[in-house]
This record gives sequence, structure tokens and C-alpha cells, in this order.
Amino acid sequence: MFSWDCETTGVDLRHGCKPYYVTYTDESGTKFLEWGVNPIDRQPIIPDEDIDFLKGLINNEVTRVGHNARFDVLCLESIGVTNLESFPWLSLRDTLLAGHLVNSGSPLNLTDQVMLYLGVDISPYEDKLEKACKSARDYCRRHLPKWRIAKKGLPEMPSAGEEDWKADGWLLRALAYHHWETQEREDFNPDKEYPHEYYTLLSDYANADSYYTLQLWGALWGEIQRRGLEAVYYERLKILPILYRMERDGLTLSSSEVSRVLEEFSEEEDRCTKVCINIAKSYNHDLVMPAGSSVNQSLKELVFDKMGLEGRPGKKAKTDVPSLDKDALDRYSRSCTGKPLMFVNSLLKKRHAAKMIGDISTYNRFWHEEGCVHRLHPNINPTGTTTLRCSCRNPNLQNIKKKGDGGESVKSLFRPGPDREFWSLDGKNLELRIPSFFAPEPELVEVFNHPDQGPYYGSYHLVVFDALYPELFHKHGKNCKDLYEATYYQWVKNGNFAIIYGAQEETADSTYRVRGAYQRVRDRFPNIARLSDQIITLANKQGYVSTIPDIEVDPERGYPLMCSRSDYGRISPTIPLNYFVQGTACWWKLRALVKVDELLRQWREDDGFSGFINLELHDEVILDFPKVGDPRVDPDNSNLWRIKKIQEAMESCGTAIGIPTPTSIEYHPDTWAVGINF
DNA sequence: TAACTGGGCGCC
DNA sequence: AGGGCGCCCAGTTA
Repeated sequence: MFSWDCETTGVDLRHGCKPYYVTYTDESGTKFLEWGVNPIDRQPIIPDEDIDFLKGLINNEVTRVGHNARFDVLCLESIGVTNLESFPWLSLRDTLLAGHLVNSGSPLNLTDQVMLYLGVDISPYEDKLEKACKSARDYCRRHLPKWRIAKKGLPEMPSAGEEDWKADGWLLRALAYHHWETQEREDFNPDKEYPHEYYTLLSDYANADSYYTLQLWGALWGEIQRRGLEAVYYERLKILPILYRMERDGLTLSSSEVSRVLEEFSEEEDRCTKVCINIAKSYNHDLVMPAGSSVNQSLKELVFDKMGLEGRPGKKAKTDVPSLDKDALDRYSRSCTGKPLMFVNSLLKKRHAAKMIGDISTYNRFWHEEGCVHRLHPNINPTGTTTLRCSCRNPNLQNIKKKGDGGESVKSLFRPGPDREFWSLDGKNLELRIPSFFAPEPELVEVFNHPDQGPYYGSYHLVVFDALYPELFHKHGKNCKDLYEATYYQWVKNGNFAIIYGAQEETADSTYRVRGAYQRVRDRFPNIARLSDQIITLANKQGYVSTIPDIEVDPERGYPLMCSRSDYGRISPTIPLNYFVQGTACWWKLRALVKVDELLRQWREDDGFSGFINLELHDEVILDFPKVGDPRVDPDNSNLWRIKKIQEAMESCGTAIGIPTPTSIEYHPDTWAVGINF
């Protein structure tokens, strides 16, 4: 068993950042390889024999321990040591995955985990390095302007912005050598505290990392064994190569659509900004328009003081400062006319345009150009949430606006490349089904199992609609869905999701817009109400909730999700059912990804089929396939049979947790924003 | 300057 | 006591 860790010139390995230091620890101790970095272009200078040596090292060992090992595998790939297909993924022992499994609610960085499980404080290594790096960076800014210090705006590091100093660990040794070679400054002493340690500070820090990563693995695995969670760990491990592949393949945007939309919306933003400024002038106010959707003093002063609109706090606000969010602006606009009304409407339009432009600019920092498309490779983090959801960043592709306000959406820019097509598969009503079948709630089980039968036709929302508006439902039946699409039916949906998200009585009633709705829903679904109560009690007793056990993995144990406690030691009643549902849904999705990936790999071997997974959206999977034929014209000469296989595989994951999980199929030949149901 | 906080907004 | 995220901006604090 050995552990390894790479230090890099930044996290953006697909944009030119590279490892310059590899540390590894095994039974015989801790060793390392260190390479000089050219300060002008930030590229490490790596001897061929070191690459060969690393190849041997990686291939010889049986188990490999890493902290967020997927990143370190990508490091090795970026310098030609290994690659996706040949790396022995299932031999990995990852202290990030293990740490989340053992305690999903605690900080997972190495320093915190080593403190928690080994009682050792390694923060002094990092603190010393941070201090020295910052001094070195200051020194370079003053005396060596040609040296390429990490900062926002460098094309090779689009993620720069936070903790930039971490990308400049190489700088200490580079500066020390530079001084030794040139002796150009007598007073060379950028850091008064550590002037003579520039050769070794990075090394001390990095070597401690690989050493303690190995120790930490031992502690975590002991805990996993004690709690009998080995099978759950091994199942989770399967996700790493899938995410690695997903990040590599990424998601494409149409470059011509991007240019067109950018131009149109820039004009729109300018126009609306001018309207706002002119209206402000008529109030004797020189409005300084805030960027994007943000709010500044100038805007507040105009709206609340000079126009005299009555401010109200926002729904989710932590303070009682008057809100200027979309919801608040909508409310204000209903109570005003004339210039204030025109102002509010222009401000909303300006924000809409600015949001679109802002999203595209963020993508622009990250994308790679490939002919007529741009390709994004986001970072997907399987331990990025306190539930089992993955988080996504650089850029985040899990919050792409679906529909424009009457206009275009960012989603419409995401288009398949030439001779490609998108498909998406979505677990239908997954989060509503989980408590319904698990409780179980016989009425809802019946409804979900018979989507063709009246009066509810498989719709959870219609059942609640009936409970809250019995007269209307008696009169119109399932037509209520269309008749009250924007009003009662929408409010019912909002309320249902609010409850899934943990809303308590007051919030639920106000979301449903019906007094007493919360209690009526509880009365209608007594078993779900009881499940919620029981799971809150259990969570307070044991500190966590478990997802539904999967009979194909471990019929006894699900994935434990820690519930955070307030200062008084109680768990918020909003949390337990939500974690249970959200976590179980994502367990389903993780297993679905494993099965989908298995099919895709099989097809690749069978006939070279090049289909891949672009993205996962918690209960949904997006696929990028080669265009074969239009399934609407000739289903037999299309990818439809493959998609049906994938659908079958995903649905089978529901069986293993006792929840029927019908999965819908959408075909996107043109753009992700438009889907054709199959 | 850099780090932090809150507001705003998008998704499931 | 409405769950889980990431990103940008403005304004304050160290």
C-alpha cells in the first residue's frame, strides 16, 4: 500500500497547469520528486526518466491511497504517466470518499480529518507555507515583474480567484535558486521569518500530506469496517472513473449561437440601463447602475428614498433590509404606475440580459474551442454536499436557466457538435416517490402504479389538488392541471416541493397559499407524516439518517448522512426527511450512472460506439451520442434501442431499493433546451 | 490588498 | 425551522 499526492501550478489541469512535485509514502518511508518551474511560463521541467520512474511506481503497487485521488490521477495523466483506461481505479483508497462515508457532515480537507481521526495538527506546515508564499509573491510583484504569479485573468488558470497563493508553491524554490544564481540583491529577504527555508518549506508541507494521508486511510478504514460499510465504500468507488470520464468529455455549446446571443443581449442590457438612468435623472438622481443582478447604495436610494416604494425584506433574507430581488420587484410593480413601474420593468429586463451575458462570460473563461463548438469540462465533486448529491463547478453546469423570460435561455446554447445528438433520462418524480413507497402510503402507491387510471392519472400533485380544492377537482378532474396551470395547480406544486425540501407548517401554508394546507396534507397522507416524525426522532437519537439499503450492495445498511445540530444540540426538523429523500434519490442516480457507464463501455468494445455521459443533474443523466438516424422517422435506424437499454438499466436500480423508478426519455437533436419525449 | 459576508439568481 | 449547491457583485473589515 502506498499513498501519493501532487503539488501543482493550479487546479486547471486542462488549461496548462501542471504538477511540479510528487510525494509518496509506503512502508519504507516518504520520498518525493521535485521539478523546477519556469517562472516565465509556469511550466515544470520534467526529465524523461522521472516519468518512467513514476510509471513503474504506479503500476507496481497494489493499493493506492489518495486524498481526492481523482485529481492526482489527472495530474499524472497531464504529464503522460498514466491514462484513464489503464489506471486501476478499483484499487484506489480515497480518504475523501471514505471521510464522507464516515462523517458526511464534517469538513473533509486533509488538515481537519487528520486532526479529527489522528489527533495531529498539520496546520503549521500549511500556515508556514502560506505565509512564505504570500511574501514571495509580494517580492516578485515588486522586483520580478516578468515572473508569472497566479492571479485572476491568466488564461491558463480560469479558476483563479480564491487562495491563489496555493498555485505558487513552486515560487519559493524558484526564488531561492534565482537569488543563489544571480546574487542580484544584497537584501534578498522577502520573508523575515523563514528566509533560509525556501528550499524546503514546500517539501515539508507536501511530504506531511502524503505521510498523513496514508495514516488517515488506516483510521478511516478501521471505522468503515467497524460499522460494516465496506460494501457501500466499494460501490461508491465505482463512481470515480465515471466522473473522470464525464469531466473529460464535457459538454458543448454552439459557438455561433453564443456570438449571436451575446450581441443581442449586450444591446438589450445597454438599452435597459439607459432607460433606468434617464428615469433616475427625472428624480434628480445620478444612478450608478450596479453590475449584473447586484444591488448598490445608489439603487436603493433611488427606489426607496426618491421613488418612495415601500421596501420589504426578501423571503430568504437573513436580515430585514428591504429586498430588491425579482420577487420583491414583482410585488412593487403591482402597486405602482408611471415612471416607477417603467423603472422596475427595465431593471428586471436589464438583469435578465446581464445574467445571460455573465453566465456566458464565465463559460468563456473555461471553454476550449473545437471548430464550431465550445467545450466545457466542469469539475464534479462526489463529496461536495452533505447529502449524496454531487456539486459542480468551474463552471457550475447544474444551474443552467431552463426558460428565458419570454426570450432565449442559456440552455438553448448547449448544442450537440457536428454529427452528434443529446439524449436525457430523468427519474420521474423521483423525490416524491421515495417517501410514498417507503412509508408506504397506499393511496399514492396506487396512483403511481396506475398512471393511466383516473381520477389522478399518476399525478401526486393532482391528489393534493383534490385535497385542497375538492370542489374544483370534482368539477374539472384532471383538467385542473391545464385550467389552473399558472395559479392553483402551480401553488400546489410549489407547496409539494416545499414540503419535500423540509418546509414546516407556516412556510408550507404560505407556499400553498392555503391556510391549513400543511395539516390537510398530513391528514391525507398519514403514513408519510408518521415516517417524517419517526425519522426526526431517529435522527436526533443517532445523529444521522440512512438512505434506503440497496439489496444489490448491502441489504442491511444504507449510506449514513449526518444531520447537523443547532447550538442547542437539536436537529432542525426540516433536515431528516429531506436528507433521507435527497440522499436516496442520489444513491439511485449513482448506481444508475454505474450501469449506464457499463453499457457504454460494452458498446465501445463491441462496435466502437462512441456515446458518453456529459453530466448528471441529481436525478437526471445527459448523454452525447453519435447521430445515427432520426428516431421519429425510423426508430429502427436510430439510437433509440440503445436508449431503451439504458432506460431499462436505470429503472432496475429502483428495484434494488424497493422504489419503482420509471425513467423518462428526451431526445435533443438540436439543442438541450428542446426535448422530444419518447 | 485580501478575506469575508450578505444579497441576488440559477438548478434539482 | 425551506433542503442541497456555485458564481458574481458590493461593501466592510483585517
